[in-house]
Amino acid sequence: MRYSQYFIPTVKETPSDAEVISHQLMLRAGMIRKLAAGIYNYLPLGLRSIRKVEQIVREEMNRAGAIEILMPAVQPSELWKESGRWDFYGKELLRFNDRKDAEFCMGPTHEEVVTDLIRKEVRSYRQMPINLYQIQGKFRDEIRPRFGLMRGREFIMKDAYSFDVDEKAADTSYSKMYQAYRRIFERCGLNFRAVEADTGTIGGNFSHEFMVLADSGEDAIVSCSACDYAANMEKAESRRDGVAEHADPRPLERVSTPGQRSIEEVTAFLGVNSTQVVKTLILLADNEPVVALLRGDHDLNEIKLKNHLGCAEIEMAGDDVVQQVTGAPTGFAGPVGLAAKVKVVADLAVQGMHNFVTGANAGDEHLKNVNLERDCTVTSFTDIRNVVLGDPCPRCESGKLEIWRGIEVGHVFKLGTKYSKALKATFLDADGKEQIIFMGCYGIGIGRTVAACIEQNHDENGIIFPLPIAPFHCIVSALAGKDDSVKVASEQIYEELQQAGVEVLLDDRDERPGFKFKDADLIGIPLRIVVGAKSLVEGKVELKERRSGNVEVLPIAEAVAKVKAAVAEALKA
RNA sequence: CGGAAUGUAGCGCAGCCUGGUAGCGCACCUGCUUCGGGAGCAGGGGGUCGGAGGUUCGAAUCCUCUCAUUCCGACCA
Repeated sequence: MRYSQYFIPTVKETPSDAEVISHQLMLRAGMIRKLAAGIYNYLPLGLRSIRKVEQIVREEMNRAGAIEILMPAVQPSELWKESGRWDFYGKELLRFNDRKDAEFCMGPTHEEVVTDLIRKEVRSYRQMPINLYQIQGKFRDEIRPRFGLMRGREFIMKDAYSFDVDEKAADTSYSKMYQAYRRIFERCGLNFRAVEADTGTIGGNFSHEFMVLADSGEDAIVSCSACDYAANMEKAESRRDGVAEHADPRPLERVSTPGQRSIEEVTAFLGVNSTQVVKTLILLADNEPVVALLRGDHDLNEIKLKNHLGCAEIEMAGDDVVQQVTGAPTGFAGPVGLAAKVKVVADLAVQGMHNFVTGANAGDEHLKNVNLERDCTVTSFTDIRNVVLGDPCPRCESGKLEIWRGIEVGHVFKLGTKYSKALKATFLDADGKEQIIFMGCYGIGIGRTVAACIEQNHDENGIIFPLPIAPFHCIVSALAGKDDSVKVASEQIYEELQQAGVEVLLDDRDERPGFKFKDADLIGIPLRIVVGAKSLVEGKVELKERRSGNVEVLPIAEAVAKVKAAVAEALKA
């Protein structure tokens, strides 16, 4: 491709509304342009990278036995009503009516459509296992789109759906996808972790998220320093420390703590450590008040509490409910002598505590030397906190938990029979008995993968694409010269590389050298050949590697050979 | 949806407080010079100041409404 004939609108200045580096660089490099909130045009360079990721995904999905199809973006409401999600999905589902006033939505995901397809076509156990996938634009009317392609409303996604005769077979399908995903992200050159994830409203027993490690990531993930345990924050557990040491309960003491509400204020005021305080949170679980007890330095994990209580919604209670439950203003709640009869769920870390501090359920007062078994009633002890840095690993003896930020680029999920049951997708087994199909679903955010890659691969000059997903493998920067020699040589190099299957961008623009170098760095092409008048006199050109910055001045043939070899090496899958 | 902010040339911004009919940098066009890390000089084109209404002799500027965008928060197969 000739730069002068192409469309790469780079910009020098950083757009003011781009927060994260990948968004800034994708705009500056002319890969994307915003059309509306969370909706983007993909320009040639951006599209090329996206296509590269798509191709890797295709190859690995096919290798794993999945079959590509394409489903419509527009879906009728009937299917969603049948699965129960028409009412459940909320505002994120973009709905509209056609001219006959029939209800439709833009598909945010395709469980309904694919299950409908399968239930109409699959009758026998002999037709399974089958795994169908597509790469397609999706629409979710996100409350707050941000970070460019990282969290858009319209986005490109690979979604796959597996159909199996029973749970065991479904586990096999799941594991194939898990392995395929590992290969995909490895081939994309990403530093990632596969982490155990909460299964959410779907249920089922396991789920993994594929997280690209990046400080700007929206999710917290946890991994063990010693073994391969990794989970997202919602799911991560810590090994329970040995049963707490015995301590003699001291007499309960009421102290005045005027205006001291937060853990920081109380610990500072009373001169105690936050590990000696029990935090008492009042929540509404499906509008039913619940009390949660946590050690002062721990944070509540709402997902865990939600799963423990088996409720659909959980939220922090307002001041009026707190007053009602504790008989005191917010900031002085405690488990001793609650005004209302409510469930009290205590975190496991609280179980071993003695002589701790809590609110006194009275304004401006706290209690010292509280002991659970003596002073209050706890409904249940369970893990309801977020793990913290350095917690012991739940899977191995010596490991400590580490915490990272990550960007979720893929998710593999066991669906079980949720959709097949709702949509009556059944088959006849070998005994002629009707059975419900077991499903799995597997997503990859294509655009997000490109964005995540840029988060992980850039420097102050711009993007540094890993070669497998770079829009071009090599850029040939032809610097203007007195005669045609530079032009002739660069054309020759361009032709030779192209014939060898190398994707080359020939910068034949009438621009100054510095300008071309800046653009080349910004758009992140991994290899660059500079053809300049000076070294060309000796028949030499300059080969520069974007990532390392290493420069070699070589005879033309040698430079071309090196580029071919480097590309072949990098694409070896 | 709650809180906050911003909308002025393609992009980044100033002007608004204290009303008098719009400016800077980059980009763009022309010419000359320059040519290995986003060139210099000279000349030039481009804006119903997000939209609607109001106050006023007069509104980018003050008031009201509205739309859009962004940030913080809650949501998320």
